[in-house]
Amino acid sequence: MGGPLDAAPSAAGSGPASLHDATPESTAAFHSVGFTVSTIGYAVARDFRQILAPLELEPREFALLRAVAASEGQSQHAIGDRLQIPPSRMVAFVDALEARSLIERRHNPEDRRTRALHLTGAGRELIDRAFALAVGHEQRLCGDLSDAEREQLLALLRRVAAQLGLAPGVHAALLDSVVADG
Amino acid sequence: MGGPLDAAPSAAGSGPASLHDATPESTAAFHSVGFTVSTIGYAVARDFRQILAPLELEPREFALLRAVAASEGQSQHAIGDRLQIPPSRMVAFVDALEARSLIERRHNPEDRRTRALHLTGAGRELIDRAFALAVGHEQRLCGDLSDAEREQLLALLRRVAAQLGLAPGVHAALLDSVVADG
DNA sequence: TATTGTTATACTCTATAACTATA
DNA sequence: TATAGTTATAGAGTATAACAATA
Repeated sequence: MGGPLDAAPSAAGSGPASLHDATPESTAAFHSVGFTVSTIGYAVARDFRQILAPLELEPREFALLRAVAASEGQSQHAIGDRLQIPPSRMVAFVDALEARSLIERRHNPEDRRTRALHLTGAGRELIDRAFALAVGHEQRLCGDLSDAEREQLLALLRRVAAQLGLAPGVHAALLDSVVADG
Repeated sequence: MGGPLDAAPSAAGSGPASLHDATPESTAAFHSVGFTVSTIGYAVARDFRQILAPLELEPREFALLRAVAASEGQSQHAIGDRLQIPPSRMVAFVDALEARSLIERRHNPEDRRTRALHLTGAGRELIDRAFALAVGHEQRLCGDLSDAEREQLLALLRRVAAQLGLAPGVHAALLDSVVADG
C-alpha cells in the first residue's frame, strides 16, 4: 500500500485517537520502523530491477544464476529447494535461462530422472556483469554513509530481523516474485 | 528471489571473482544493505499481513481506510490519486469495504459524478483495532532496540531513502499489492 | 469536450494437480 | 511405491480500454 499505510503515529504510544485528527500520512509516515523498512525495501527491489533491466535479467533470474554458480551440477530440484521455488515453477525459469544459453541441463548417468544444472560461459559472463551492476547499486545506496555507519545500519537491521525470526540469507520474496538486492 | 539474491559479497570491493568460489549465500548474504533491507522489508510486510489477518483486513485495505479517515468526504478519485491507485482498481477496493459497511459512498450534490467516501462507525472501530495491532507489531519489531537505537536506525534508513530519491510517506508497493507496515 | 466512476476484456502469474520416466 | 521433471488446468490479480453519466 501507500503513504497511509504507516501504522505508527508520530508518537509511538499516542494510540488510535490520532488516526482521526487532521494530520495525515505526510508527517507521521516515516516514524515507524515497520513502514519505513518495508517502503525502502520495496523501493530498493524496484530500483535493482531497473538496474538489471539492461541485461534483460530479472532479479530472481540473477538469484537463480547465482545459485547454480554456487553449486554447479546440482539437480533442478535441489536448487529449487534452496531457493524455495516449487518444482513446477523451476521448469519455466530454467527454460528461459536455457533458451538464452546461460545455463544448460545435463543428464545425470547415475540417476536419469534428474537434470544437473550447469552454467555456460555466457552465463558466467552475464553474472559478472550483473554483479558489477549490483555492486554499483549498493555503493549508490550507501553513498551517503561512512563505512562505520553502514555497518551500524546492518547491525541494527539484523536485530530487527532477529525479532522476526528471519533466517539469514533467505529472501521470502522469491516465492512472490518481488525481489531485489543491492 | 531468495538467498542468492545478495549482490554484494562479503567484501564490498572484492569483485565478481568471488561469485565462483565455494562460499555460497549463507555467509555473504547479509552483508549487503540492498539485500538486507529488501529481505527484511518483505518479511515485515508479510508479518504485518498476518497480524491483520484476524480482522480480515489486508494491509492495503487498512491503508485505504486510513486514507479515508485522514480526509473524510474526499472523492474516490482523489483518494485513489493520493494512494496511487488507478480508478478502475479503486472500484473493487471500495466495493469490498462498502460491502462490509466499513465505509460508504455518498453522492455529492455539487458534482453528481463524484462519490464522497466516508467512514462508518464500524469502520472507525476496525481502524482502531487494526491500529492497536500495528502498534504492537512495531513494538515487537523494535523490542530489541533502545529508543536511541530506533531513532538511529530510522535516521540511517532515511539517508538510504534519500539516495533512492524516495518521497517520504509514499509506499510504492501499493501499486503491486505488496504492502505492509508496523 | 473533459472527467468520475464503472464495466469488460485480455493478459500475466501462480498454485494445484495430473502425467512420464525413472528409481 | 516414491521421486524428478514436466505439462495442463484453473484461479487470482491486474492493466487497458471502452462506456455512461455528468460537468
